[in-house]
Amino acid sequence: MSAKPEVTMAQRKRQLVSDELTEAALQLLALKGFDAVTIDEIAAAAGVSRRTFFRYFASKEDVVVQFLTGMGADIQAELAARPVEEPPSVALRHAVWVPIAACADHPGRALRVVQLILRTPALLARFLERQAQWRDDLAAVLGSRLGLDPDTDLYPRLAAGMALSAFDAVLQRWSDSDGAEDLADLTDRAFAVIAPALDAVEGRAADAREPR
Amino acid sequence: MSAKPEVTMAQRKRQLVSDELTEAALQLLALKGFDAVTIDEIAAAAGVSRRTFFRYFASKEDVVVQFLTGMGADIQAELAARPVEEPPSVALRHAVWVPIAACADHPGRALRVVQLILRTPALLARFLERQAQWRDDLAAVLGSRLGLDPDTDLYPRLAAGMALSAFDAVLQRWSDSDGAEDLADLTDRAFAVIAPALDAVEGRAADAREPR
DNA sequence: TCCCCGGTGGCACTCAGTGTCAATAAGTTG
DNA sequence: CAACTTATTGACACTGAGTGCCACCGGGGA
Repeated sequence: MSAKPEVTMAQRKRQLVSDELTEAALQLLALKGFDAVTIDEIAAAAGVSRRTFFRYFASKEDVVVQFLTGMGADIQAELAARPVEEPPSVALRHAVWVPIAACADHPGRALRVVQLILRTPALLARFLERQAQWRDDLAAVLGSRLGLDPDTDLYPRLAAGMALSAFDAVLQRWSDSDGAEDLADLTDRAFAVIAPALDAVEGRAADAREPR
Repeated sequence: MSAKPEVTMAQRKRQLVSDELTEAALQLLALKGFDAVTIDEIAAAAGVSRRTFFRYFASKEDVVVQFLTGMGADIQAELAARPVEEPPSVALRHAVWVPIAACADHPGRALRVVQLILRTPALLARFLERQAQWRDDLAAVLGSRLGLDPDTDLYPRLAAGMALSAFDAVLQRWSDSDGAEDLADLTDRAFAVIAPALDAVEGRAADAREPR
């Protein structure tokens, strides 16, 4: 009514079309499999033209990638928000828990999407590429938390990599068990395994830093 | 002359065409960038038809993927060949060292390929997808070495993931430094970071295994 | 009212990837 | 030597991905 939010009215139709497309795509992909769905089908199901699909997504894979992109920012934000006195293993566990908690909140829908991604080579590849970006971002945050330069010390990148390995292992087990295993329990157990390396501060300075 | 090797004469023409194609592709890709090279160009440079290219490789990406595929088997074989009494951190370091040593042997060529892969999103994605397969294979070998079931214990998969994170970090640093950093030194430092988790046998049984 | 502008659909084009078929070369058997 | 078999290849056709271009529509402001 009053004061225009300045990002108003017309923009939300755009968001609506995007949601429509994402919904239609995820529905069809999970149902028929990645290769069996054409972009014409997705566009038709969302009620737009094929050309319009490409104004929102760069490719069929991109629908899923965009669905995941927000996660990286969330993990990074959570890590940055954790108190600096928290040991890396605890801070990283909380950070990685953010997207996992999102899965735990919508088990049905999330499980279908996770299984689609993990079982479709093209999507798995894109998912892992995304994670490589997350790893770099997390390494930067970790570096500033600990006062280490990610371009000099190997620790930040490796710690981020270990945390994401744990993330992958959890999702893998959850997917393979069709959602039967408990996400919180899996996460705790996975981080228990990697924690000795994440928190081995005494060894870090001597072993991982450039000698001299 | 005598005894036909049974994998004879005609087969090596096939190998020759494959090599020709791989060579032409890597040359063009490194020179012009991934997207700027069409398959017609590659085929023409190798002196065959476009259709023939697809009889050897499933896609442009597949040229690089096949170039990498052997590595996974090599890592796995080396891990299986390490003495069982060797701690996981040492055995995994030797296993991961195999492909890194190959890079160290041909620094010029290897660096060009590594940089091409790490800097081309589509190739990075495929590379990481390959690694996911390596991770599963290494987890299986690790499991049998330690008498752990990879479908019950999280440790084998996580240990393999950590080792491959180290592998990635080493390649990344090597690539970013244009080959200036020493591969052996990087590898040792990376494994020094993750070793505390790989060798924390005492904590493993209590923390990572299914409770009870 | 007229104009400007973001979003859209339609069209045409390049390139990736696949199936099919006919021609060729090489190796085999009589 | 001739007929036959098998593998490899080039040529053609076709579907689908992805992109550039342009004309069209609807709303908001001068």
